[in-house]
Amino acid sequence: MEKSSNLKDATDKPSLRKTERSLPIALLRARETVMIPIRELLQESNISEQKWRVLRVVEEKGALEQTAIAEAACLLLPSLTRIVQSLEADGFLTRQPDSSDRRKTIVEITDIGRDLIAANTPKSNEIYQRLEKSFGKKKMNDLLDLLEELQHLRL
Amino acid sequence: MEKSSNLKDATDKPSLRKTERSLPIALLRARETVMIPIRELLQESNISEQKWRVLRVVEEKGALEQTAIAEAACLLLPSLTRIVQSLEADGFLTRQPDSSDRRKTIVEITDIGRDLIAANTPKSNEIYQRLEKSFGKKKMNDLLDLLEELQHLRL
DNA sequence: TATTGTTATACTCTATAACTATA
DNA sequence: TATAGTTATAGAGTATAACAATA
Repeated sequence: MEKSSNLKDATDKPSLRKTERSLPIALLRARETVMIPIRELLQESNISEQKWRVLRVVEEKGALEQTAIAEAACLLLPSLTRIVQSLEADGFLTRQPDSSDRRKTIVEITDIGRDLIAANTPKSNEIYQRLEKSFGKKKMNDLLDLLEELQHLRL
Repeated sequence: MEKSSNLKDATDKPSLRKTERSLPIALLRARETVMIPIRELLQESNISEQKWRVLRVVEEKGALEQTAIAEAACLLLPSLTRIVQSLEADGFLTRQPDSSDRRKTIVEITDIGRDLIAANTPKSNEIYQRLEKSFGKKKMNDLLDLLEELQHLRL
């Protein structure tokens, strides 16, 4: 018996959306597509996706406490603790206690960290341009606008 | 010294996009936002995100070989092997060798598996409607259209 | 008492390679 | 030789709880 899993069937049971119209699945699949060339790039620098995200967040936002980094990099605090310790050991960033609230650890990027980002920037921009070319500049911007709005929603 | 990390600076070094305009990061953050209520839902059924994706793919596409499931559920084959074995042990799906090519294992959902999906469908649809309401129906559909196209791009 | 971050833990997923069976 | 899937393994992330230091 053929049946569409996207519509109510004869017995009128409600059914789930097709996986292509499931937002979490669509976001994940789209991300997998985009990540393929980026994973190649990061492998050359021998740096994980997570470390790369942390480094970019810290570069972008300047001196930052760890809770804020975890939020921005989509990582849990225990995961972040390990990653930041590893990045500090490699000299990519520094940690120092906040002078006004000594529970906090303030993280900053170092010149070595900035160099790592700079070293990957040309190829990263190349990938971005290739993506813009095959997907379309307008669609790309529309998508980024929608994602930016969605990521700030609090449901 | 203040500087925008999104534009070339005075020394004309090329720089990276802001993380909000990085497609992989924006996709991930948006997904985290959307997953918050869904994680609650899945925890009640005591099923992992990955198992849920596999179950939905198998329900949607019918009898399917594992390589195709891995692709559709964004999982590596070794991860899928374990997940499918676990879902089979719990009675949610069956495995049988393909009669025309016995290297392949064909996976199908069982009634118990369908029941699990059905049990979660009302709350899942509720979450979806809440999301549509706060994000907007048109934006939601535009976003899904863009993601659908992006996930099928081959860079 | 609440918050920030660390440590401990058990579990899961990732990534790769080696292997089996089949084509 | 190539493909489909399994197994093994090391490493990393997830998720939770317990803990220390500070507020």
